[in-house]
This record gives sequence, structure tokens and C-alpha cells, in this order.
Amino acid sequence: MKNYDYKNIEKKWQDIWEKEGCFHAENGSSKEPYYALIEFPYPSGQGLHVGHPRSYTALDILARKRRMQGYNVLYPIGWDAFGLPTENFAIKNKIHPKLVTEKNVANFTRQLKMLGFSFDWSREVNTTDPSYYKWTQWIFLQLFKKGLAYKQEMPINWCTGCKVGLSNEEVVNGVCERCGSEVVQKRKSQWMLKITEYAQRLIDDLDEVDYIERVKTQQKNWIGRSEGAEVKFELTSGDSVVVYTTRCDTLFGATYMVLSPEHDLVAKLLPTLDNKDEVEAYISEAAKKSEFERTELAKDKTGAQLKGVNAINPVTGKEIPVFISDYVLVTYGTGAIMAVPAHDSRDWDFAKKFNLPIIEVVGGGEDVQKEAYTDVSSGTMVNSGFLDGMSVKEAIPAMIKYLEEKGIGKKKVNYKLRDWVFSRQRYWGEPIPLVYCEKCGWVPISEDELPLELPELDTFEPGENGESPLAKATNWINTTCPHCGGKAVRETDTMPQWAGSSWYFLRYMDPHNNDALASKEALSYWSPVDWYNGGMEHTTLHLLYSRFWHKFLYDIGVVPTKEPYQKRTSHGMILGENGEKMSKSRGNVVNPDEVVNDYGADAVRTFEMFIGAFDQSTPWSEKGLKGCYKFLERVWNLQDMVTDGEGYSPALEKAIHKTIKKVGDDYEKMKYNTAIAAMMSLVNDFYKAESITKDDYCILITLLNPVAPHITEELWEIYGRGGLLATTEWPEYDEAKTVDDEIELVVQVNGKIKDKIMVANGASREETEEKALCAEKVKELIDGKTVVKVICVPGKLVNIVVK
RNA sequence: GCAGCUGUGGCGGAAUUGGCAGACGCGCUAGACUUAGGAUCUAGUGUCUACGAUGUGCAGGUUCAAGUCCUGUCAGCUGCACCA
Repeated sequence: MKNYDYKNIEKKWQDIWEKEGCFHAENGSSKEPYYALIEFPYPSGQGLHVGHPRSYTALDILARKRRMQGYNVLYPIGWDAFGLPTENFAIKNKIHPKLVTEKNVANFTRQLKMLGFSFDWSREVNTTDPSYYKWTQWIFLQLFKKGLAYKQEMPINWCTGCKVGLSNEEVVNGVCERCGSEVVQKRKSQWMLKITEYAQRLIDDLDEVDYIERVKTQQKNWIGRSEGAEVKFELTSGDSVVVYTTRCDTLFGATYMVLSPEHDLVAKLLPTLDNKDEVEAYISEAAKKSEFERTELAKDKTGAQLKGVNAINPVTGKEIPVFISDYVLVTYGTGAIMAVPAHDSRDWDFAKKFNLPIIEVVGGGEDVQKEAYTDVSSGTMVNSGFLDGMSVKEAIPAMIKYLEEKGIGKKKVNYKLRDWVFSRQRYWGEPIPLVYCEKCGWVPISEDELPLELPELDTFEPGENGESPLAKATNWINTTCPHCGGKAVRETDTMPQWAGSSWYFLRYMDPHNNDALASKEALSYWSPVDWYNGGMEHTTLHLLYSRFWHKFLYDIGVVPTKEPYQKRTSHGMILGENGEKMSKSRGNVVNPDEVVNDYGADAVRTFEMFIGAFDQSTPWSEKGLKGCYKFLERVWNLQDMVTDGEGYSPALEKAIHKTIKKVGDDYEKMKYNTAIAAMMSLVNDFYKAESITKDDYCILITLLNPVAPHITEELWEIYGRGGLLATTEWPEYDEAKTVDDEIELVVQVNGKIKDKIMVANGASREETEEKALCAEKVKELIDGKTVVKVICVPGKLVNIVVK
């Protein structure tokens, strides 16, 4: 027997797999299709992180198992290659981002191949490839034509470092998610996508898919549906203001009104106010603050009264003062609120600061002069006219009915979700395929001009005012209007990185199609993705965006299913050995090249699956990796014990059937760590036996193959039944042989374990109880006492309760 | 502050969902083979005042029986952050 030479073995089988093309998925095969998907990587300059193989190995195991079970498996790979780090590197090193991308992709490819994933490399896609982004642009044009893309001048998050507009999702604690620079508010005309139009469907259709619960709740919370009412307040100036409230039951307690400083009416009223200067000063003060500063100072409420104007509470008829304050957000609801300090803690804080009246309208709480009473589940309406005596739950519909009858308000649903800012003032992204014509406005370019390729530029820096680098490509910009034939200019903003990743799973189904993003046949054969695994961090970004695009494509008849992914799971992070997040600055980064070189791909794969519960974060451990290497070596060294016998060794038969069952079930539940533990136990059993048969050995190898494909393929070549192990059948087990003939039962006295007895499997209750009562230790303990009760759980235990 | 997740040996983690807590692996201890051991094999390894008792963040409760269910509480991680 040779030594376990993982380096040669792994290289050998990777070459064979590639030559034989044995992981190629076939379109339109009569076999049952199975589509397993991992989030395609961003090919960064740092190369693969040890976190990547955790997700990739997990689904590789399922893909390999499905192939053995006779499915036509699609397990594809590609590159989400547009994006800022590449562009920043390109700027710094004066090299074209395309070249940077090529280099990084080559490195990632090498690393992924070295790990032996069963990807169908013939379907590789790259979001920066014009033949790919042609279809990203095509989808955008359809959105535009359906009125779901619109341009709007709006305050955006502006990264002072990247000099680029960011979506709310990309701003983390007031700084840029990517570069960490400060983010400030800036008004800029941006392309927006109306994801809000799909808000309700994005919530409702979650019922139809099999996503882990955490993902569902996080998406629901992010979309943030709330049911409330819009109420119209007349002002003494003759104007009126509509406010949004989820607590219209408290309307009698509304003692003042607050507008956001950016509210349209504020500018209109300004000239008529008695304290014009004060209000103006507050507005400009608020505008200067970034969103971060505003929230930083959250506890301390500020504001200014609009003197000279009052609002009229529509149910009490009383005049109430009007304020502006930056705790009211212009982007949510109507940008105006009715303030009920007795029952809202923010209003309460504000009322205390400005000495405003606090009127209790829900009784049953503590003194509202000391603290706001916000509980909606108990309490009775007081000081509220026709609502008095009702519970909050009764009062809300009663008030809505009243408002609707009087024509001063109506029921209204609001969402926290905001439209998607789709413009980036950057070079390395898909050009937006629109032109601006003085006469016709924004006009889409003709679909047969797609792809609209990026112009060649010498430098990729953004312009001084944050305008796109594309603005420098004069020849490219100036064009003619497809509509009227007159002079027109191209849009110079590009799309965000989320664009290309919102539909890539569709392209994998038919990656070389020039006439459509994928053929109808391919789409209906493969859709939807059966199993999609990815990081929790993408739950409210990529996952939501791609569901939105997919629903749109469904609406226009391009894709056959409402939802893109049938099942979604999520892996935990792999932390550094010190338990902290892996990062260069912490110096705890593990390099996949090094560990694969030192222990082999199979050991790394095995360890990444054995490291802990798949959905939880766990620290890396070189010692643990070594343990897995040792396990594989023990599997390898079992060769010394293989004898010529046929079938399973009688002594091992039960253990083998149990292990087949356990490993198969555990893979499906992503309980890879316990599946591997079960195989380790089987190996221990094998070592305890006199010898093992080829069949014993081959079962172990087959079960282990999805985790450690190279070593098992090598052993199969020596001991197997010919052909590739990757294409043989997944083993069956005999249920009858997974149960023992005799079972050890625990005997408890008063709930404490005192003895153990052996009984035949399936022994009757009477028989078991009798045997338990006769057990020696039990006899001693119950001697002279009364047996009150005997509880017998067949196959588990007997508990004797005595007094 | 709100939402979600997690608390089990020296460490990573198991526990068929209410039924033998600590599977499997690491580490550690002792022994064997060795010129040698960061190799391999064998045995042991939750804690304690060790015949016995005790033990799953903490405090109660339900039950014949609780890591698992209920009530309260503390700590850590992640996400959101004045969403009316």
C-alpha cells in the first residue's frame, strides 16, 4: 500500500473530471432536473477566503449526492465582477479594470478548481462580459418601459470617499459600507427602481417558498408593513396637512403637529411666519447634518414652532401648535405627524422639552405626565368622546370608520421599504442604456443596439462634482435620439453591482444564448432554483432585489415562476482562530492555498463541514483541520484490512446500514458535522473488526465521496466496481437492519438512573416492566416501599415511582 | 431602544425534539513501539470532599422525567436605528 499522497491524487482526479466533463448539466434531459446554487463570488484581489468553501462544499455535497441519485444536476459558477474594489485598484495602479478582473478571475478559478467542486465550468458567466450585461441592460429597459425606472432629484447618501451615491443599504453606521468614509446628504438626480410597488407581493409570496425562518422574518421586518390611517388636518392659514398614524385611536390626544423640515408646506408657509428667521435657521441647520449626525443626537429632541399658524384637531376642533423637527422623516409616511405625547415616547420627549400639554386618552397605565403609555394590548379609551370605554383594538377601526364617513381620513398601509437607488457615478458597471433628448426626454436605445458597451477611457476617476467618469468620453456621449433623430446625449451613470447579480441564476440555465437571456425551454426545464445557499448579509439586499426582478420578469412573461428560489439556507461565518472576524488588520486570515497545500483539498473540505453546526459561526482551528486529515488517513490505511469476502461483514452489517441512513439524512438537513461524525464512528468500528470486505469498504467510500471526492475516487479505482465513483448509485439501506435485536434500557427509580437491563427489541410492556422490577439494584431500592406507578417507554426506559 | 440568534467539559460541538447529558473531533494524562517524536497504537479524561453526590448562563415553575416546555432575568453576537 502506498502512502496517502493527496497532492497527486487530487490533481489526477481533477484532470479526469475535467476531461470527461462529468459534471456537465444537460439541457432538456429526460432525467429529473436539480438546480443547486451558491452565491457567485466577487473576484477580489485577495483571492478566495476560507469562508467561500464552506458554502460551496455544502452544496457540492448535495449536488454530488443528487447526481448519484440519478438527477440531472446543474451546479454552476460565475463571477460577480463589477464593483468598486476592482475600480479603485484600477485607478490606483493605472490599469484597466477589465485586466484587473481577468487576473482575479484566473486566480479564483485556480483556487476553486484546486478544491474539487463539481461545478459545470462550461456554463461560467461573468457580469462584466458584454454578452452577459447585454441582458442586464435589456431587463433595465423593460423596467423603464413599464414605468418602474424613474429619475428623481432627491437627497441621497453621498460617500465622501468613493464620491458616489449609495443606497441606504450600503450605509453602515453613517459611513460607507465599502470604504468607511463619512456619508453625507446630497441632492442629486438619480435613477430609481420602484421596488416599493412589489412590497406586498414580496411579503405575501414568502409563504410559498421554503426559506429558513430567519430569512423570512428579516425580509418582512425590512419591508416593514404597517397598517394605519391618513388624517387630514386643516390649518388656520387655509392650507391642510395629511399625517400618517398607526394610532388613530389616540387622535383626541393629539396636542400638536410636527412637520419634517423638508416638508413642502414649510417652504410655502415660511414668508408668512412671525418667526421666519428662527425657522429658516433651523431648516438650514438640519440640512447640514448628515443622517448619521441626526441619529447620533437622537435622544435630544430639537425643533422650532411655526409661529403665526395653527392646525385644527379634526375631532376636538381645538387649535394646536405646529412645529418642525428633524425627528420626523420626510421619507416615511407623509413627512408629517400628529403628536400624541401621552402615548408615544418620542412625542413625549418633545412635549416635555417644549412644555406642550400631555392629555391622556388611553387609561390604565401609569401617570402619563411621568412617562408615555404606549401599550396597545390593554387600556381603555378616555377623554375621547365617542371612543370612551372602548379598548384600543376596538377604537382603531371605530375611528377609521368615523374618519372615512366624515371624509377627513382613510385607512392606509405604509412600508418602510424605499425605492432602490440604481445610479452610480462610476466606470466599472453596466452603462444605463438611455439617452436624453431635449425634445423627447429620456428615451431607451433600441434593443438591437444592446449591449451598450463601456467606452474606453484613459483614467477612471470620478469627476470633480462626483459626475460619472463616463462624462469624459465625449465621442461616446453624443449620439442621436432614437425617437426623433435629433441630437441626444447618453446617460453617464452606471448600474450598481446588485444589477448583474439579480438575475445571474437565469443565465446559467442557457449561458450562450444570443437571442434571449435564456430560452423558454431552458427556463421552464430548470426553474426555479431548487436550493440556494448564501450569507445572511445578503438577505435584505441581493436576495430581495433578485426576488423583485424575478417577479417583474414573471409579470412580463419572461420567466415561468413567481419566485426564483424554492429553498434558501444560510451558512455561518468562519472566524479566525481567536474567535474574531477574519480580517487582514486582525492578522487572523487563513489562506486556502496554504492549507490545501499542507493538508489537501479533501481534508480542508472535510474540516469545513465538520467544524460545527452549518448555520452557525465557528472559529477556524488548525488542530481541527489536522484531525480531519488524520481521519482521511485512517480511511486510506483501512486498505490493510480489506479481505476478499463478499457482501458486508456480519459483525458490521448493522453499523453499516445505520450509517447509510444517518449520513444520507444528515446531508439533506445540512447536518454535515454529525454525518462526518457518523463516518468517523464507522471507521472506528472497522478498525475494531478483524477484517473488512470490499463491500464494507466501498460503502464507506461512497458515503464519504461527496465530502472528500478525490481520495474516495482513488480508492474506488482500486476496490470499486469500475467506472467513476461520482457516477455510481447512492447506496440504499435496509430499514430492518438499522434496528438492534436487543436494546439496553435504562431503569430509573423516582426519575434517577439506577440500573440498566437488556430486553429484546419489541418486547411487550409487561415483559419489560417485570424485568425492570427484577433488576438487582432496583430490588434493593424498592424493598419495603410501595410502587406507586411504573412508567414504561418502549425502547427508551422504565421509571419506577415508589413511596 | 426594537428585531433575530446564541449561552452545554480545558476547546469546537452532539443529544432521534420531553426519556442514559457530553456522540464525534481537538487538547490533556498514562502506557506501548521507538535513537528520536508535533508519527502511530492502547487505555483514560464533566465536576466534587468520589461507597455516593452533583451538573447544560441565572432564579422559579410544569412533569414520573427538563439542555429541551412555561414565567422571569442576565450576558454575548448580528441586523435595524426617531418608521409616527
